[in-house]
Amino acid sequence: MAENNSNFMSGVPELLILRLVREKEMYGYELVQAIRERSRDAIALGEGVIYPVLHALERDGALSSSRKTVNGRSRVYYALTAAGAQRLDDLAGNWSRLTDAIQSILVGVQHA
Amino acid sequence: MAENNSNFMSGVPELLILRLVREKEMYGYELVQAIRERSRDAIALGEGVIYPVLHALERDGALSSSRKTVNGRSRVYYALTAAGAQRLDDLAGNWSRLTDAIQSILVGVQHA
DNA sequence: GCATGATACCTCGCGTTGCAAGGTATTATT
DNA sequence: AATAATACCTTGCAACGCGAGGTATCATGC
Repeated sequence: MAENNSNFMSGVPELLILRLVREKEMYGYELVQAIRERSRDAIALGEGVIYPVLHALERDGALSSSRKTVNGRSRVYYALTAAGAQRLDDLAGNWSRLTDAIQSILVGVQHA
Repeated sequence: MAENNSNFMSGVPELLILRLVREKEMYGYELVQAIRERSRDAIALGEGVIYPVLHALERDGALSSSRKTVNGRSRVYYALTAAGAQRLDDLAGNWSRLTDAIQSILVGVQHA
């Protein structure tokens, strides 16, 4: 009964967060802006998306958090764990397979 | 209050259906299998997804339907309308922009 | 000194959506 | 006669994304 549900298109915010955090520790507010900037405004995930995902990823052991004060600003930095790296690989693989499949339908490739 | 909501990742079943129907008239049961086959089992949308989407697309004027009997089988064939072709172009464009944006984050492209 | 805006965190509640599950009917196969 | 395949359909749930709102701190402008 505790199976992995979720629909076939979900999990992209999770994927993006894990990928960004892989490069360096980041905090929520920073991730919101990083996603917006790196996607040139094509993707604009708000805090209502980011924070809950961060909490879930930490709960699942994919991220670890540490509160730090920088420039008089208190921030919660998240770092990728080994389990998180594994999860990132899985999600990236799924995403790649999914987009390939969709692409092959969109371009009308010859279907054996 | 009757605005267009929906989240940034949705609408892929719609896109796939419109794209397939563009090539030739198709019926629901056929679409279920076509998506499964053309995606080599990467995407398996069931009838619980396909039929409601077909009804919505027809209601919105993107598809037109006609009941036909072929080989003693009664089927509801759907054809793309001009409005549907427009909608397909829009969705395909959005999808392309979205996947490009995600890809640029995943590969860690240099961000100005 | 006070207001405004940026930074930084958080949660509640809603609407869509995808989907499994169930249901009907007809035709083909065994 | 029974089973499987074809073909249509709807109901109800869960999860996800997200807007909206709330708190607090710090910097800036007037």
